[in-house]
Amino acid sequence: MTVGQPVRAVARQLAKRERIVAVAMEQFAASGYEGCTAESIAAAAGVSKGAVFGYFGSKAGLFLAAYQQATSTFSKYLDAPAEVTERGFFAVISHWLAQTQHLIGQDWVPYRVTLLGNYCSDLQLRRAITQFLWRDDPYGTQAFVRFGIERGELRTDIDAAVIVSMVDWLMDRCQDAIVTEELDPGLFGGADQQLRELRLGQFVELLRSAIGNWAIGTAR
Amino acid sequence: MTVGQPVRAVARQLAKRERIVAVAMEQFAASGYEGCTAESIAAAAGVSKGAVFGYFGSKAGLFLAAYQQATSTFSKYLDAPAEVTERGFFAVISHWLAQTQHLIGQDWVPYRVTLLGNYCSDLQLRRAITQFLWRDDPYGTQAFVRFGIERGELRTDIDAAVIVSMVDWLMDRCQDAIVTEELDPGLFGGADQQLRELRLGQFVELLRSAIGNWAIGTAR
DNA sequence: AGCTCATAATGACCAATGGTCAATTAGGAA
DNA sequence: TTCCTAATTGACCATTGGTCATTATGAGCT
Repeated sequence: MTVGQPVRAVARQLAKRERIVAVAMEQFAASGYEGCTAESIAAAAGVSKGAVFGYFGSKAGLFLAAYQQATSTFSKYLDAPAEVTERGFFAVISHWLAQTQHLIGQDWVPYRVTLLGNYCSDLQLRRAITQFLWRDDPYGTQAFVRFGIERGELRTDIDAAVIVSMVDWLMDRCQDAIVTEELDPGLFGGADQQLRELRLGQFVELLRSAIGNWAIGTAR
Repeated sequence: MTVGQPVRAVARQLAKRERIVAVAMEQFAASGYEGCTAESIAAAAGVSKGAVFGYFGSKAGLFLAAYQQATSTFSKYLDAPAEVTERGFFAVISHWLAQTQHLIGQDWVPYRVTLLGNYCSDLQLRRAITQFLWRDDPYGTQAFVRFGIERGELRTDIDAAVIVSMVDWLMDRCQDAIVTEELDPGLFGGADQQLRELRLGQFVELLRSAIGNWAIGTAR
């Protein structure tokens, strides 16, 4: 192997691993979990099939790595710009839903991969993904809900855990519906930009009604 | 084949088809979609593998049939007892969530199968399931929401379609969480019956806050 | 440079499984 | 009993996740 600079072998391995993950994200996004093979991913990444299994142990392990990589490209809730966060909890929600719409246009690969992960039926893989989400909290939902509670924007007569789940569930499904209409055909109005924005606004309104602290100016 | 009565061949075929579907539900529920094979289902149903593909075309087709059969064992929202429906929309919601807890103890097979269907990653299959749910509306969600609107229990400042999706999404996820803690570990408190009922009550409360018509005695 | 050797990488091979189809069987009609 | 259509079978095929003996690589040493 010809190396100009004395690059460390470890670094090269890391790079190779990353290349495989990147290719895997592409192919999973394009063809679905069952739709693409370990061999084609290996070939596209310029390595052998054995290497893929050497790095990731199994196809599910490879997908999990791709899923984690995909989530890491998204921001945490509280990474929104300061002028948004200072406007409060629901402003942050609106911000990220709008961002989702924009970012999907730029690169839908990570969205598609997380979508696949959220809807996978392999119980082993499903458990691994759930544990990862619960443990790593890649979107920072728990801190975000604490933020909302501290600002007095969220109700406190309901367990924070339930609110976290509520936010997770609904943001999940809402983003899914934006990403693909296969899951909830027509809800967000397809190509109709007007209707789409109206529905997104209604969604935030629903969420506010559900978990907002009604005593604080969430006029109805 | 020894037949005492002159049973019609068509009836026998129907019975065989049903037997295959029943066995498929069992095995899918027990082992997941990938976890069981067309051949083992055929063997358990006492037919050849060829017959299974003859009847259902593909493994996905077989699963779809099992999924539809599973949904048909559940009641529609408005099939709740009269004394429940007359107490209104949210009483019906509470009723079915409580029922879910009871019914799962009796026979968790159909719950597990619908769970698998709701979380399948095969895009082809996913589309078929979504179309089926949208077209057949096996739980009667659309009629149920109309019912709630007619009774004045639901807000009318938001599109009915959004409310239908909201109910579908949340009931889905809530039932999933009841059926398996793998998906949302601990949310419903595992073995702790107290906590479980508390959380279910909070869930209904959240849903009421979100889509209820606040003008009508949904005290907060 | 050349040698050594631990480690990474390879790809032929295996087993499992979804799907096919020519051959066989079943059973109703005449 | 015979014939014929349609259901049924199971051997067979192609694909693919996964394994592992073999080979290639390159860092360190002389």
